[in-house]
This record gives sequence, structure tokens and C-alpha cells, in this order.
Amino acid sequence: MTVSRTLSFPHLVSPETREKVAAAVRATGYIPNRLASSLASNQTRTIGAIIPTLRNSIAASFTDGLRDTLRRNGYHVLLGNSEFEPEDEEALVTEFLSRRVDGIYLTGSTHTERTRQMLRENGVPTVEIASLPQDPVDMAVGFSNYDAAYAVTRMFAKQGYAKVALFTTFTKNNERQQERQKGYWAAVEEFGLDSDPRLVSEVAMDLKAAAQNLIALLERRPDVEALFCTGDFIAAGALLEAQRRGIRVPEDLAIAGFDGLEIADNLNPSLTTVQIPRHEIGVLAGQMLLDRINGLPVGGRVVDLGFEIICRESTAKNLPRELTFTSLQTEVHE
Amino acid sequence: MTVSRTLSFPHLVSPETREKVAAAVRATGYIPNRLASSLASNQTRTIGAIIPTLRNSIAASFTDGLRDTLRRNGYHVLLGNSEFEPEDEEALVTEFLSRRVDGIYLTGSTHTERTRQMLRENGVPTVEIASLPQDPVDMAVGFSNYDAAYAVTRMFAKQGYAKVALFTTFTKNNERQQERQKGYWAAVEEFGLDSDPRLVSEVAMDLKAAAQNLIALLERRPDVEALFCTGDFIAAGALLEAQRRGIRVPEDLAIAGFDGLEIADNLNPSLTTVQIPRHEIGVLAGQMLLDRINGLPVGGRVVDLGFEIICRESTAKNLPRELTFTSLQTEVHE
DNA sequence: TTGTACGCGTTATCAT
DNA sequence: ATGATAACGCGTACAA
Repeated sequence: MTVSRTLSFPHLVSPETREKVAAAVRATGYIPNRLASSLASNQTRTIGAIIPTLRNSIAASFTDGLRDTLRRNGYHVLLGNSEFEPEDEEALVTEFLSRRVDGIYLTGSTHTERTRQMLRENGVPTVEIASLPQDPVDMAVGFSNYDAAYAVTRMFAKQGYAKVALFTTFTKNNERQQERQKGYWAAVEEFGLDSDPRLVSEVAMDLKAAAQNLIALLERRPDVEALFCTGDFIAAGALLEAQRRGIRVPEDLAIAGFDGLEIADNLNPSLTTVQIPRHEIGVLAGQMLLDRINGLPVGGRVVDLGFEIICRESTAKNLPRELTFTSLQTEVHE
Repeated sequence: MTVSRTLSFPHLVSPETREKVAAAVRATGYIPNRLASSLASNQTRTIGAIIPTLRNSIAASFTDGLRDTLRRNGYHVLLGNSEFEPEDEEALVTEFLSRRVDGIYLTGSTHTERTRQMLRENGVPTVEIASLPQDPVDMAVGFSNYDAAYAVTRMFAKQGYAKVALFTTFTKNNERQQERQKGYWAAVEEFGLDSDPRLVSEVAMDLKAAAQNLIALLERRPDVEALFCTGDFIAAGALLEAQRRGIRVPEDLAIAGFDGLEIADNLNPSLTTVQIPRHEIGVLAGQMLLDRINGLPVGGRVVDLGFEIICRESTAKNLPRELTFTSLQTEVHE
């Protein structure tokens, strides 16, 4: 029809017919059918995004940047939760592929073999975020979870702490948390810290679980000097529980978090944490997908956006400047 | 083809052909095209959901329940942010309609006239959540923001407070916050509380803004006795700032929040708040959409799921039992 | 500048 | 139990 032309390329149509079409559209309340459009043009202008969960989730805040970028370019986001289950993720990828999304955004780099295979055979632009995978499905943008955890633990060591506990969230199917744990152990070994495994716990991602785990930790190891939590919510829960029990932070127990959430800066004492470029990661992930879709050359396949340790009141302050271990410059691997 | 039948209704096909098709599918990595399917069958098994924002947003947590319900029934969620702009919402609704979503989920009941008109003319099942609109577009499930705010203010009044301040988040294009403010004023008037408008502020939805506004409030009205924040994040920010300034809560200043977030129960002192049935609202909204899609009779068009005031340490404890004003029974209007 | 014919990959309907 | 044919509503390519 001429209608299609009028709506897509108004300048190719005479002002009169343009007006006629506009009138008809108004009169009938016509709304173009994007399904038919997508079927014919072979593009949906939709990106499928999979995040573990929306609850207390940092991953959710990454998608803000993604959405901004996509929206500006006329793209939309189809959202799915994997609940940290690779099989659920696989089902979602299948679903997205059957809807012919133009790109796929995955959180982390833990996927089933079938997921990787489907994605690669399909050739759909894919970006993995929050990790620096050795073997990316396609593209990736994130930071080194290992380095960040190593740096925080090293910071504690250099401040003279010898008994540093670690709370991670569940590491199952979550290579980010696994990497953080590895970084911790590496620093423990390198700096000769107490390597008692009872200093390490896996904690559910909520304040109450953190509080309970702090109590248990203090029973196991009442001599613990510092606590590194690989999530600000966990750290907040521990800090608030310490407050309730009259444990002084950082004098009796130093605490550091991870993520750089707003709450870290507002607790009393304010919480030392690892700031990660959440928004930037989302924005860049969106841009990389768009570039790939538009056939532009995409520079590096794995982009490291770094992190920054923010030292606040919850850890001792006598910190050598060079230990802040800022790595916020962009590094491109491969 | 027979293939379509095999995939949709395997029982209508002989085991042999079934096996042949399965083999071919495996061999070619065939993934059905839902676009074509939707075009032909006239259903997308997708619900379009619009929430104001994912940042610090309670609205985001409502969609958890929605997603659960839909997922279980083979439906997916297409998510959009309106950023509290009715015009952006209208654009999203148009976009969703052009993608032929089977249902639409809107946060609140503030929409442009065109949005209402489009939705009604289109006849797509629609549910509005978190409010009890007088004139719903289609269906709605929520609670009375007015009653909840009235109840909290009354609680303060009955406890003997005469100077009760109010922090709401921005009320522009947000009838939930407007209703809460109205409920506050109604109780102020009814119980003869101090009606100085300088006791009322609109605060951005973050901890720092809350802290700054508390400081400003204390300068304007150092004699303020209680503070009602229509959001737990605001209340948390105020409470943490009070802590920093050595203001005792609740002795010097009582504080109550709104939403029933996890953090409310973990702050020191723990925060009195209004618990709202977030998950239940999401679940029911999803169920109502599915029922309407499946042609089942949907009972009431506006469902009130109530709320509950949870009294904790941040407000005085000498509270008559009947003032807890629980309204957690389900009420159906119209 | 406008119109025609065909194809996109399914489902629906009717026949075999 | 299987196959043939016509939609679904739009883009693409070409013709008028």
C-alpha cells in the first residue's frame, strides 16, 4: 500500500495523500502491526535481556543504562529472570530467539553448553556483562571481580588486619561471586592472613541473613578483626547487627562491602565499598549491541570498565594512597 | 505443514512422523518463528508492563509476582519505564499495542486521555496497580493510599504528637503520593494537629535528599515531634541523618515510613512502616489479565488488597491495639 | 508519485 | 493421520 510508505517515508509521498492517510489513521485508530513488519523486514528492534532477579539485585540497575541507550535508538527490552538457573536461562534464550530479538544481553558468563551453541549458531549479537569471560559467547563488558576482591583483601592486609572474614552470596552458577572468593583467597595466601575456612560463609542476599551470619561468625571466631562482604546489602546487614550488639565499627570490627550502592555512603559509619560502573556497563553493552546490529566494526570483544575502592569510615583510615587500586580506565582485551 | 502440528499438538501425529520431525529439528537447529505464529494466530503471549523506574522503585518489586504468574502460564513480560511522564507512558502503550501484546499492566492511574482512549478502543485487557481508581481503564488492584496515610497520621495523633511533619516523594503525575498527602491533611485537620505547611516537603527518592531535607526541616521547625515519610528509603535517609546528628529516635523525633521494605525492619531503631502486599498485587494483576484473556469472568474490576501498619521502635510504643488499622482483607469495589 | 505482486513463516480450514 | 490452500499485515521490488 501507499499507507506503508506514508508512515515510513512521509517525504516520498505527496502532501495530499499524506493528509488523507493521516485522516484515515485518526478516524480508524489504526496502529501498525509490528509483528507483520518484523516478519517482513526481519528485524524486531527488540533486545532480549536476562538478569538473575529483580530482588535486591545489582544486575537490575545495570539495565537502566541499557534501556537508556536502546530507547534513544528506537529499541525495546524484553526482560527475563533466570533465578540463577542456567537451564531457565537456556529456556529464555530459546524463547527470545523464537521471537527473533535483534540482540541478547546476558548477566555473567555462566551458561549451559546448549545456550552457547544456540547463540553462536544463530549468530545473534550477544553481550555478557559484569564479568571478563575467557571465552565470551560474542562480546562482553564488565570488570575483574577477582582483582576487586583481591584489592580489598590486600587493603585489609596492608592495614595490619590478619583475621579477615569473607561473606559472599551464593556462588552456585555465579562466576562473579566465585571470582571474588578466589581473589580473596589469593590475597589471604599472598599476605599470610589467617586462612581458616571458618572465616568464610555463603550468605543469602538479604539483610537478615547477613545479621544472622555475623552472629554465627562471632561465635566461631570471636577474634575476627575485619569482614569483607561481596555485596553492600550483606555488609549493611552485618553493620546494623554489629551496631545492635555494641560492636564498634571499625574499632572492633572493620567492614567493607561491594557494589557501591547509595546506602553504603549513608550508613553510620559510612561503608567502604567497591564502586562498579553500573550505568556505564549498561550503556556500553547497549551500544555494542547496536553497533554490531548496524554492521559497524566493534572494537574489542571483551571490555574492562574497571572498578574503584571507596574508603569510608567502616575501615581504618591509615591507608597508603597507592592502595586505593583504582582501575577505572577502560581496557580492551583481545 | 505437518511440522507445525507436530510441535503444537504432538498427540495428533503418528509416533513415526513425530520422530522424523524431531530429528529434522535437531539436525537443523530449527527454532519456530513466533512472529509468524503470532501474526497468524493473533496472540503474542506477551504482557506489556509499564513502571515508572527501576531505581529504588517499589513498583519494580510488584512485577516479581506478575512475572511468576505469567511465566507459569507461558506468558512473557515486555517492560517499559515511563519515568513518571504520562507522555512517555503513552508512547510505550502505543509501542506495546503495535506489538499486539495480549495485556497491559500499568503502574498507578495517572494517564493521558489518549492513553485511556487507545486502551479502551483497542479492548486489550488492562490492569492498573497500586491505586484504587474511581474510573479504571479496565481492571485495577491496589490499596487505599489515602487511608494508609490517614491511618499513620492518626496513629501519631493518638500517641499525643501535635507537630507531625510529612515527607512525600514528588507528587507530580503520581496520584499515589497525592493521595497519601491528602490522607495526611485529612488526619491533621480531624485531630487538630499543627497544620503549618512548612511541615510538609517533597523529597527526591534517595537517602541523601532525605537527609538534607531533614536538616532543612529542623531549621524551619526545630520543634517538630514526628516525621511521616511516604517511602521507606526516605525514612531511612532521615533516620540515619538523625542518628548522625545525635537526635534520638523516637524520643526526640518519631519516624514512620511506607512500603514495608526489608531495610525498615533492620535499621536501628527499627522503622515503623506501612506494609503493602507487593507480591500479592503482582500475582493478582497477572491472574486477572490471564482470566480476561481466557474469557473467564473477572469478578470485581477494582480489587482492594489493603495494607497493614507495622509498629516498630522508631515510634512511641504506647499504642492502643485498635489503632493498628489493619485492612488486609480483600475488598472488591463495584 | 503511486500502485501491483510476491514473500516473510506460521496457523486455520478444509480435503484426502 | 496427513496434506493442500488461504489468510495474517506488512516490506520489497518493480512497474506504471
